[in-house]
Amino acid sequence: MVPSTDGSEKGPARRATLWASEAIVSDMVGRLIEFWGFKRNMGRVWAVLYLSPEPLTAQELRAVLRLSSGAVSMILNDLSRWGVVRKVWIQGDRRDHFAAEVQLWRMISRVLSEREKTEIVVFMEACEEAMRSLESKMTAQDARERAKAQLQLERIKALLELARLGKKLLDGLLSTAKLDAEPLTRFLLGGVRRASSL
Amino acid sequence: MVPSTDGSEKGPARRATLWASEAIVSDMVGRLIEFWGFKRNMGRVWAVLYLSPEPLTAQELRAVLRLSSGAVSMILNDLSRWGVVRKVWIQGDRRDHFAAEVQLWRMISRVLSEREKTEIVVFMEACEEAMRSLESKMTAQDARERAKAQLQLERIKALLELARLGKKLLDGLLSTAKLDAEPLTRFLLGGVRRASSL
DNA sequence: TGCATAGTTCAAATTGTTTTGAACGAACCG
DNA sequence: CGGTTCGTTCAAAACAATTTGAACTATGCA
Repeated sequence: MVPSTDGSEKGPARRATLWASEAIVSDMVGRLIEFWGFKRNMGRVWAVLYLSPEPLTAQELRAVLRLSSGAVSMILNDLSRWGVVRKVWIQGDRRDHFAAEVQLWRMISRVLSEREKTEIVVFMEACEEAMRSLESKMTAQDARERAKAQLQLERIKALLELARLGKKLLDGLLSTAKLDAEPLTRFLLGGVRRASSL
Repeated sequence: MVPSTDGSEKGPARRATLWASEAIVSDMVGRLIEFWGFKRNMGRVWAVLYLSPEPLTAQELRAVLRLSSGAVSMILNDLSRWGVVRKVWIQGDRRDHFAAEVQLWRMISRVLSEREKTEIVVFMEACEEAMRSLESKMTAQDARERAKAQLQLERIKALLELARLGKKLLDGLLSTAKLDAEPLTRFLLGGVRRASSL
């Protein structure tokens, strides 16, 4: 065993309890993240890493969050694929260590962009397909049907418009985010103030 | 039975099939809404109502979406409580009829504001509580502990800052939305363009 | 009042999601 | 090599969310 230079143990994980701050934040992030459609434990694992001064091993996470080895492995994989956690190699230790992405805005923008790529685009494509499927109905014999088709066309157009708006907003946030977090803050606060006074 | 003035049936629901456009949109809205953390069928019911020229009865919804009476009742309740569907009284018909809120932005802003009231506020309160719980650790004997507490304090402060930013953005969107949808559109598009060119 | 239909509620069933833990493969070390 | 630990996978189990359908209440109408 390599002697610990910093008081943390290398063997079977010790200190299997969290500070109150860690418990509160990891639970809260867990709930928020679940609300956002991810697994609760993804949020909890990220939060524990985020509040840790050093990268942690799967074992340590397993101990503090009382999860099975399989769960930790899968969750760390998920988090890596979302780019919100990364592996850190620590010399002299065979085990993988994990660190949280601490640049919150980078992290969020990565997730948002991943999602918009799928969700909003799928939404818009579906709208377009639905609109195409209405074309034939526009020449129906029944006037009532034609009117209905017309109404649906307009309403779906409104949905599409909304989706476009959402996409623009997201794209804007993301492109700003790529440059720096601080300008983003000013942009948002400035923009909001302008808007409220409109 | 009151004679139908418009060809729609009053008795046991007829026409238990959806147009392709209705099927596509209701499925798609269902998925999107599920992704957003609601029940899929809330989205499907709303979408069917949104694409319908007239308000529909629970029975009709039940027939086209193949749901049980209980489910329709509960879903319409949910939707009413979220303010995205309203009851419409049609004279001479004992049954409740339901119409979708068609002002998309009003609908979304109502939902967002409902959510932010809970989610973001809870998040911020948890951050504050966690920070308070760290105060005692700041004077620990162990220098290592003090450093860790200091780090956590800063990281939690960053989370709080992010939450504030999100809240400001939401508040701004919502306050703009209350006035009108069109200015909002211009605000967003204008704002985004400014941002990307920064 | 009594019948018929509309609407609600809730326990049980269904469906969907997440976690577990044992089995396996890979890497390191003596 | 063989032993040990690390990490992954996956079928089964546990858990969570949603839906069903039958029982019930309420309302309109004759």
